[in-house]
Amino acid sequence: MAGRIAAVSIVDAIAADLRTRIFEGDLAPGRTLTEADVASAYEVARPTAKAAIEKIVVEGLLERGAHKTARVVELGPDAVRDVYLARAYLESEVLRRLAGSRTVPQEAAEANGEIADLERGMPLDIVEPDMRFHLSLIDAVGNERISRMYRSLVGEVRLCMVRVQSLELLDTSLIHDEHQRILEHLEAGRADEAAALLDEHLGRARDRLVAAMGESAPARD
Amino acid sequence: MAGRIAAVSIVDAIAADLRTRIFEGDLAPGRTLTEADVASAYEVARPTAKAAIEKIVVEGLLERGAHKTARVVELGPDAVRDVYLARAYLESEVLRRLAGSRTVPQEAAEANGEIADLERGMPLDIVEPDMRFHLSLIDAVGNERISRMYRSLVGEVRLCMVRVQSLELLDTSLIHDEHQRILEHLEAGRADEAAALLDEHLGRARDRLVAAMGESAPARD
DNA sequence: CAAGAAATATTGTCTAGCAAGTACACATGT
DNA sequence: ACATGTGTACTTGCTAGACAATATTTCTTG
Repeated sequence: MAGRIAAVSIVDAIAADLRTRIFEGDLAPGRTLTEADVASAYEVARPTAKAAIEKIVVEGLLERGAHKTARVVELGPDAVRDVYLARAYLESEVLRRLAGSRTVPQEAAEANGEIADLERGMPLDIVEPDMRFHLSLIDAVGNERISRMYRSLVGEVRLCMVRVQSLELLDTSLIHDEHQRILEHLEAGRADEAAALLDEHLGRARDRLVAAMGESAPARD
Repeated sequence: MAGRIAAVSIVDAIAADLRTRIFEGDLAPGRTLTEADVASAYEVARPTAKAAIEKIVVEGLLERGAHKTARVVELGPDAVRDVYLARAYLESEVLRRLAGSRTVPQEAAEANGEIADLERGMPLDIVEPDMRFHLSLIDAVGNERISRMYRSLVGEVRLCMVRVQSLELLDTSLIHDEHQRILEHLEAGRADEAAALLDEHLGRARDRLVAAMGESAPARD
């Protein structure tokens, strides 16, 4: 396996940790993060902290305007709809293409295997292999630009996944089964069926998440 | 018209100028740009220059590895194919959606009007309105994430457009006509026809550009 | 209580500099 | 002559401290 080791810069390491803390809810939505906070927390100079914050801003997990303090994003129902719709745009086209060449990415199958092995009761553990399943489908097209486009969405996608699982809106086995059926469609070259199943797969997650959010907090942004 | 003026940071201003110079060929593909070069050229501190360079790197117009000097990208035939394919993925889906709601973005029509008004003989003048035509279609969906995905591609798209026009591979009037017919399909709700025409529109540009590149420089990267 | 003014916090940018990594020419040994 | 090491110059990564410009909060005053 290539790329086992990697020398990461301090900025990247801090950005990675901030990302993780946002996903884990350690940094709650709406929480503000000043450059000085980050700098002192990681014991680095302020410009270094600034660079890490700006990286996360580009990913869409933090937001800030000029001269304003960065803030952890709060995804409202409309934002969730946007994220899932954008995913559906790209992923369904990707599936059509993979089905056309009957490509079943090895890594997607492996990731889904890990989902099957999960114990019940730890719903959050599904997020990582679930994300990897979808990412490996995108990357299997072999188009760097398409992968890059999807990467600009991945942060928010993951946030949505975490919320779906935290609220236990979807059963692990259902996710696994649908992934499996998608892979079977790819192998058989059934482009339309694969795309339709993906739409269903994403649509259900979206609808349940939006519904759950609508109850607790009314739509506004 | 909103947003006429904007207070831009020094970093943004430098990034914008670098971008322009890359599009205009003032900074030729393959040319290296050190942080110190940029800093002294614009008379700013090196960290400021660094930030500007990093912005352009994420846009895909410059590339650099850790501890390596930034370099203006050279788009090979494979990269050009990737760019046009990625565009087609997103834009055709967008057109289907706009046709579904019979939406004809005002700004797209205006941009295409400007193309019609162009004199012959200044082929590069078409790039700006052409880009605006396609961008306004994307933005008309009203999905921030989809717009963001497309933005991550825009730099390279523009580079391709500049090359197509520099080599005079496409006639201005043909571009205008096809844009017009796309808008008519949208107005009439003909989703499949709009998407098919777009594929043709992009496919021809891609094929001619790739062919022209294949002659002068053999495909390798 | 509301509006304005001062104080505070935060970001944008700068200067200066050291440490670490890279590249390229040169020298060395076989 | 060729491969391998070595050294030097160049470039980037990061730090420290500082100041100006902009936001935000607090306080004062009508």
